[in-house]
Amino acid sequence: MTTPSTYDFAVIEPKWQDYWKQNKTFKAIDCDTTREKLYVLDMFPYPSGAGLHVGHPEGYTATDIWCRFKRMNGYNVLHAMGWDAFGLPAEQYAVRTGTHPAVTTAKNIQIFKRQLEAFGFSFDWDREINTTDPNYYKWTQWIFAQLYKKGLAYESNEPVNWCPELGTVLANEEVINGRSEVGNYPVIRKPIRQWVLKITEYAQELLDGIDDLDWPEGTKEMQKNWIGRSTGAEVDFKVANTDETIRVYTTRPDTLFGATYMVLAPEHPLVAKITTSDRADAVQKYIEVTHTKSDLDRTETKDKTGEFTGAYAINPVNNTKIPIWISDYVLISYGTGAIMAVPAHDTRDFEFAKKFKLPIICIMTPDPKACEAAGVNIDEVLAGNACWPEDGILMNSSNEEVSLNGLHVEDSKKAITEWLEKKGIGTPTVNFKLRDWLFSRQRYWGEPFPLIHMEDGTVKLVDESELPVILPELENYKPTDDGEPPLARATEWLNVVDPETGMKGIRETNTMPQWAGSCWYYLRYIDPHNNEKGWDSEKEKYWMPVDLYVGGAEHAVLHLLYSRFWHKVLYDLGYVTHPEPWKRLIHQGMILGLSYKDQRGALVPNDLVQEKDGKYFHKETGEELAQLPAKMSKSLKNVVNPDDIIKKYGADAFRLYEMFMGPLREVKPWQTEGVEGVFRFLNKVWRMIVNTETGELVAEISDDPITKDQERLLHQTIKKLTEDIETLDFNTAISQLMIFVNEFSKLQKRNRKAIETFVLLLSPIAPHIAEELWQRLGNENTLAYEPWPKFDEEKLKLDQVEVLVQVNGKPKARIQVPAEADKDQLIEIAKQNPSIMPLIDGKTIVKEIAVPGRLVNIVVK
RNA sequence: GUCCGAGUGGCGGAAUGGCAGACGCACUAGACUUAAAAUCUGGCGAACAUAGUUCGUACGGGUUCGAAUCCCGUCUCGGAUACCA
Repeated sequence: MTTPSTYDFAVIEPKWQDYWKQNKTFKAIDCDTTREKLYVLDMFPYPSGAGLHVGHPEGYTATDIWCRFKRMNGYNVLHAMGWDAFGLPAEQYAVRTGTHPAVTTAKNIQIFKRQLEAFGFSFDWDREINTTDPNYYKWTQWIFAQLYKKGLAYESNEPVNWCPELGTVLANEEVINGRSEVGNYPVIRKPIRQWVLKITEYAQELLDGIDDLDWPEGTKEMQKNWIGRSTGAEVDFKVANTDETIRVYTTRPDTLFGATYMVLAPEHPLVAKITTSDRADAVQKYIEVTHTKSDLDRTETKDKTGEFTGAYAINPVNNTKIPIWISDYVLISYGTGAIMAVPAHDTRDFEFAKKFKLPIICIMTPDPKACEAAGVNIDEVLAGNACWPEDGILMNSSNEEVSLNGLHVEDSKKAITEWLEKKGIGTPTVNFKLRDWLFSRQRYWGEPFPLIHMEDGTVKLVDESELPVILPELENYKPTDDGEPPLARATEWLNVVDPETGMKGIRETNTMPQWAGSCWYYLRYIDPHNNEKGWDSEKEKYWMPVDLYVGGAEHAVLHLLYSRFWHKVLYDLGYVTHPEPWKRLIHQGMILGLSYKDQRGALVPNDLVQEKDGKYFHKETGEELAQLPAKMSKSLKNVVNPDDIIKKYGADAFRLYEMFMGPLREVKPWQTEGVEGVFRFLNKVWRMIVNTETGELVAEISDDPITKDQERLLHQTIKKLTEDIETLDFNTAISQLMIFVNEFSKLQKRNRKAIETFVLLLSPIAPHIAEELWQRLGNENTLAYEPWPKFDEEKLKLDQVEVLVQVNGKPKARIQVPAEADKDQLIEIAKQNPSIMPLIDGKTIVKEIAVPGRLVNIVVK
């Protein structure tokens, strides 16, 4: 191999990637008790055919820098990569072309791996995992078996979006206005047998666990809202002239006296029973219309619809007869599927009552101030012409046994709930928005369930010794004509005979959703080649929990919640030692592309834009366009391919740029010119150390002692890098490296020790160039485990510091003072300053403020 | 609609109660060069009466000696969510 004299990343980068691979430099050592462990996790990618985009390496670079930094600080770091490789695109490709999804997947993984390796990430590649590998999904099936045995999996007929023309089930986002997005065919709601996981059984635990997590507050809030715990009461209402009782759920039992009607979900089981004959036709028609709508349609149209059933309920607090309606704004899946409507104090009920001219009775005097702040007229509320859903003082709310009058909402809730309980017609109740998890898909490319439907109607779990249940080969990946999943075509695989009893059975033909494999992958990295267990418990104890998890905010709820659920189950079963899998979580911000819009605000694809004198014009219409950041997309032609950038500037420049462009957590627009800037910086670093004519070290490298100013800059740089890398503030860390290079490049004598220290500081961020320079500086081993430089506070101190002097808050002078000068001394020096004296002379000094090392402010009158 | 986040030069951003604009990009002047590139040095928020002064961190108010930063209200953009009684 030639040793280049100029900064030739195309030679240097493969050289060191090869070195790390050959020497297994980044091998994580299991159960090494001599060092502190650190488990750093990235969200593993779905290996799509499009290859890596610039968003992937953002989070991966951040964790890589952190890992390299922590290794130099003595940690035993576990950092690995794998493939979340089950999923729809490979299957759809298979349906179109007949190519087996495993073939497509293997090809895509190869591309992804080559791309990731080109970044020089310090993964322990010996721990690579793949969710579609039978040795991996064996344990996904095993975990399902544990859930099943614990009674957390059940079969249910769940309504799904069924498209008869396409013969398939569609996801909610694939259905638009009741028709399929592809082909515009009608879609109906059809109950299909599904496997469902009882995540609701863990709702409270999942909620309780959130508070102690070091996660972004917004994400924690989103999980809390998703779980959606509410407290209230269930109340029984008798149906007039029948023996039927309808139970409603309300969070506002205090408003019982204001209930003027009742609403049932159209699917409520009592609807048919209580509907009067004269209303039957209308009610039946309404139910049919509701059924053709998807959940999305039902919630999108805010305009309230409904029908009167003809029946009446008796309000138990005052024996008033109130009409019973049905409407799709009441959901069968939440609470009891029935509500009492209090239009005066609930906005949805108010809208409904207005539309159908139902009575509105105000039973609460709002706080006038709160009312005004909300822009609501208090008299309108009292007259029943406006809705007030907030706090207030109750009125018109009493019967012979209980009175809420004069009480606030909270106290009223307590009082009325106690009364309801005593009468045996109500109970305090907790409800969750969280629904059980629909866990099966009618697809081919997913984990088969380890389940057999036996002849006698029972379901048998496949014995652990027979796992994995391997996905069978198929010719045709489409669902069958009668709507069975593709696996129903695998006739040989399908039929089994129980070896013990001789009973026949049919395997489950649904497969697991893509979430399954990603629910526990962080446990497999710990022990990826174990054939006896999913993971060894000693290793689990050593490595878990994950210390830092970095990934996109789009997974804030689903993946992160599902995975926490599985982990809690495994914890309860004693397979893991911590109740939560990830201690600290960070979301990297999205990287946007540059795009252009015309005067009407329509986006114009980048290939139709031309630049002229710093302005942008439409190639065809000539209209001037405005530049703006927009999501990268094929249609806008603004996708940046990392391969192109690495080819032109190298991986170190790419890494440096993505970390320098702004704070990790923020959304940032990609600007290729910015890469040029950091590339220039790397060249400058190279020239600071290597003579580009000879390839030898530059003559300026010196063993002479360092000056005090240089030493201060060095220690400032160590301090800044140490602190900023710890907190993942890479953009400011890099700017400090630039300041160092700008100064040291000017020096005729560049102290060898200082230069070596700089190379170590640069190494986590730009590891290839750093290794190369480290070697050229005469070191034999990789710098990956060199001790991280330490800074000395004493060496950061200045003898003299500049302090700003303000008069009445306006900057007036800058003075040099001894660094240790205290407040009184500062004020004294400031007052004697020639440009300050005339400003305060003859005036009354009202106040004197001094902040040592920063400023003095003299307030005069 | 609700919840969360963000608004600072031509651009990415820095400063989270103490000199607004570090560092970088773009632009610009100069040096080197036959020339260009690269490199080096300088300039680069706005206005004006230009060795200076005033204004300036989305907008309006407030707290403070002092606010980009804290508080109240408004607007705009981005993300999430969707009638959960």
